[in-house]
Amino acid sequence: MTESITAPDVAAPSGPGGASTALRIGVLDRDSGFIQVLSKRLDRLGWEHRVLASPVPADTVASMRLSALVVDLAVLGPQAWEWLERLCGALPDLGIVVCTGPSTVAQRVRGLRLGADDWITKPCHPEEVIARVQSVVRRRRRPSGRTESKPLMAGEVEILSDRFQAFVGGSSLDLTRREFELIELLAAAEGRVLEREEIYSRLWGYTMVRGDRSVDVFVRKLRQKLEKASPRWRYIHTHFGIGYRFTAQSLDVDSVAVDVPASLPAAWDAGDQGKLARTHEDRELTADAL
Amino acid sequence: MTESITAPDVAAPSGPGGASTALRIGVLDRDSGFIQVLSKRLDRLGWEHRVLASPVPADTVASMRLSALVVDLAVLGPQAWEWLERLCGALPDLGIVVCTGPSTVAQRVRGLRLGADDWITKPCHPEEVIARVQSVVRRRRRPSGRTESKPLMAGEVEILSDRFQAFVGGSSLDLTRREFELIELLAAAEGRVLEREEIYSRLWGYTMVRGDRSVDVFVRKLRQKLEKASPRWRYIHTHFGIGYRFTAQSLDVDSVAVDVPASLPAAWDAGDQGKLARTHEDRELTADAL
DNA sequence: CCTGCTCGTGAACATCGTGTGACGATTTGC
DNA sequence: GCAAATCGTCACACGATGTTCACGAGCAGG
Repeated sequence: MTESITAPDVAAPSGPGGASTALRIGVLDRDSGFIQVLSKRLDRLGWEHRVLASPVPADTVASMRLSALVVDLAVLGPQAWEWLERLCGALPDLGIVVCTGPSTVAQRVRGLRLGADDWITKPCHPEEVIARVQSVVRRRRRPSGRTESKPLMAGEVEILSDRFQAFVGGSSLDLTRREFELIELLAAAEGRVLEREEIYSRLWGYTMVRGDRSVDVFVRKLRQKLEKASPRWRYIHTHFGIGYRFTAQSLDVDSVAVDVPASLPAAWDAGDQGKLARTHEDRELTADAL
Repeated sequence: MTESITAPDVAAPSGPGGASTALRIGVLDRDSGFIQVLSKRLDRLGWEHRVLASPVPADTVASMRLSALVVDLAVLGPQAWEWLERLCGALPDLGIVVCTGPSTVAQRVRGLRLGADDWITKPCHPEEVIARVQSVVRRRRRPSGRTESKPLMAGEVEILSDRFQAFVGGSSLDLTRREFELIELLAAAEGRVLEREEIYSRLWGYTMVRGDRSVDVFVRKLRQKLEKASPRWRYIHTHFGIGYRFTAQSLDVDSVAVDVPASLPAAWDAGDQGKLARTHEDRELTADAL
């Protein structure tokens, strides 16, 4: 089983806009030409993808967390149908696109009945493969059921995208829509500094005109509510001339900052906000944090 | 446009249960041979179907409550793309299978990108058409396939899907169809906030046009009936600028809230609201609905 | 210490979203 | 075909929300 990972970590923030087009695709095939061309297209799109050269158990496929799998039945040999059926049964949420050589109507019907979502006949244009994969995935993601609820945590604050709310000690901060979008955006950045322009364009959808203070105003509102609910912590840090950064920081002298991304020196968050000694040092750090 | 009705309204699009293999299919085509053969197959399967000979507006298609539509783009003439795009936009839940004559890769890609779920090239075998329609519809269906007959409970309310009714203390709330679908949808979300757009698209089947107040109106009707039957509880909470959330919340100060997701401390729904002495009593509702 | 900028803050203002009742259209039941 | 129920739309009222403004404090760079 060959494996090649191609993952730009595009960090499609599940933020306000939400629907990212970033997908993770598996390709089970041995046709090197096809694989190469397709991979190139996938790369260009920024989709993560993995190439497999031999059938793998459903468990393994499951562990890859794919959105869809493109498979050439020829690779599977005589057990192709059985394998397909088992896979479709085990992973009903996985999009399966069969892309294989010439076939009869009966074969195609059988494949589709067993659970395949589409069937493309080689030779085919990679663009069509992509379009069909997109179509399959588009149809797949409907379940309001699982709006992947992964609560975001920072200090005492818990952000539940589910509920469009942030909580401290179990009580809601009672954020408005924009306030929530802002805190979600900031928190998802995990300690990185976000420039005003970026925040604005992500929240409002268009570019900020110079002199617009909307971001600042919402930061203030957020800070107010955060401070009222969680007085011993500071969350939103200003980077002069640049933007804002979200990091939970305890104000208790003896405690240590939390939620500091591993890639950053701990001192960074700990030192900082004395706010008096915040001249150059902060500036530098900010700069290379970007 | 021809119309042939075959059965009463089965399977509400949103109806959780009811997913049998009985489908309702539309065929938009003029190729009499193709239509005849396909119809025969559909009849044999016991699928309802309607044949259209000319493009119809999205509203009309919506009113047919189809599961999927098989369409020959040739019938649509030069406005095919535009029509397709509009239809896919308006009816995201409708499966759309293009079945048309020879085409270029670019055309197929375009059609799929615009929202078509599959693309079959004529001439083709009717069995393959059927299989692909099935595949499309299968995807559309609720994945976790919550098999019914599990009464939903919240506060004093009990929702019985198989009876299409909600009960409080043994007596029915006497909900209309839409009212029931709404309370069922909200309750099934288990405390998550549902946006208006989503509610609308799940209940009505097509995308909400801006300014439509239907959801609000039905929420009000539901609230009225709920309040009359269960005055000491509040169920539907408004999220300003977002949508609604269903959580049973007791208005008795001393009692404890129920239906609070395990991840949250019980304090949340119980306590909360005292704190910020809000001006109006019922303002509190909207706001703290959080 | 002075100058030009950026940012925090509070308030005024404009806009948008929602609750509500009523009305006509449509469907359902008899 | 008639009556009742149900559904979708509308207009109005009112408060929540978003935006803008003005002023003062904080920061950077001489």
